Amino acid sequence: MNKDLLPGTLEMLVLQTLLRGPLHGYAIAQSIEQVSDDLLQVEEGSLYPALQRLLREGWVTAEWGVSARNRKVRTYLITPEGRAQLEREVSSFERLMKGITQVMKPVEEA
Amino acid sequence: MNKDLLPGTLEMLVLQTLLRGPLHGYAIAQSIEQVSDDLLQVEEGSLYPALQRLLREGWVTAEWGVSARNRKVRTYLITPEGRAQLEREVSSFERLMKGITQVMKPVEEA
DNA sequence: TTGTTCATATAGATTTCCTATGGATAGACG
DNA sequence: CGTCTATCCATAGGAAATCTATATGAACAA
Repeated sequence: MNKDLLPGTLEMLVLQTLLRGPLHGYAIAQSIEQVSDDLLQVEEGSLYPALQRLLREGWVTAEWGVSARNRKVRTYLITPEGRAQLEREVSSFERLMKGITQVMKPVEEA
Repeated sequence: MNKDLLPGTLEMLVLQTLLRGPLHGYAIAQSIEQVSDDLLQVEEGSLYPALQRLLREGWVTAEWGVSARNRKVRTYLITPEGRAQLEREVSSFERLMKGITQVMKPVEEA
């Protein structure tokens, strides 16, 4: 099992995070870590490629700006297509989770 | 999101399945699919490499035998190390799930 | 001026999974 | 008897996602 993330869930987490409002990359990572009480770690080498994928698919848009700390940042915004994709990801994830839960149910001892 | 499995969970599912008793590969796949009500699909191209990994790590042992359908089968048995590994995988998985759940909590509208 | 935090990004390696393929045998069905 | 389907094992090759490591640079604190 992965130490930082459950593989395959990063894009869903990013889209969900952007549902609360536009954020730049670094802030997205921080948000996921904080909201998860540091149960999840988002490595930069995972995040930025994921954002590239989301951009390429049209699920987010981005524009350059300046952060509250006066640094050059690229701010991401979820698109309507991104919202639809998020819904698909969530229902797929829930489906798989349901399956896993059933398999992982405790074994009844004889 | 993956259509068949949540990436990174297959070994945990296999070890858990073997907790109920030794099974051969094909039967492991069938068991996971049936117990999950077909929410999970286990492709042979995923399963057999996973079993090789489990063998290599010493988490299962295997021996050749004959199935109830009179076919030559390789039956897998979870080892004590495998049980310990399963516990680690489960707690890691639960930790990640908890983090995901927190991030995926509905956004409160203003 | 030195170090730390913030911030973006890519290259490369690793891992895992899926698709496709290649066997082989048992048993059903015609 | 021949063919088809289901059972069973396994690997090769490719695709995708993640992590490690690295590079770059600005802002700010000490």
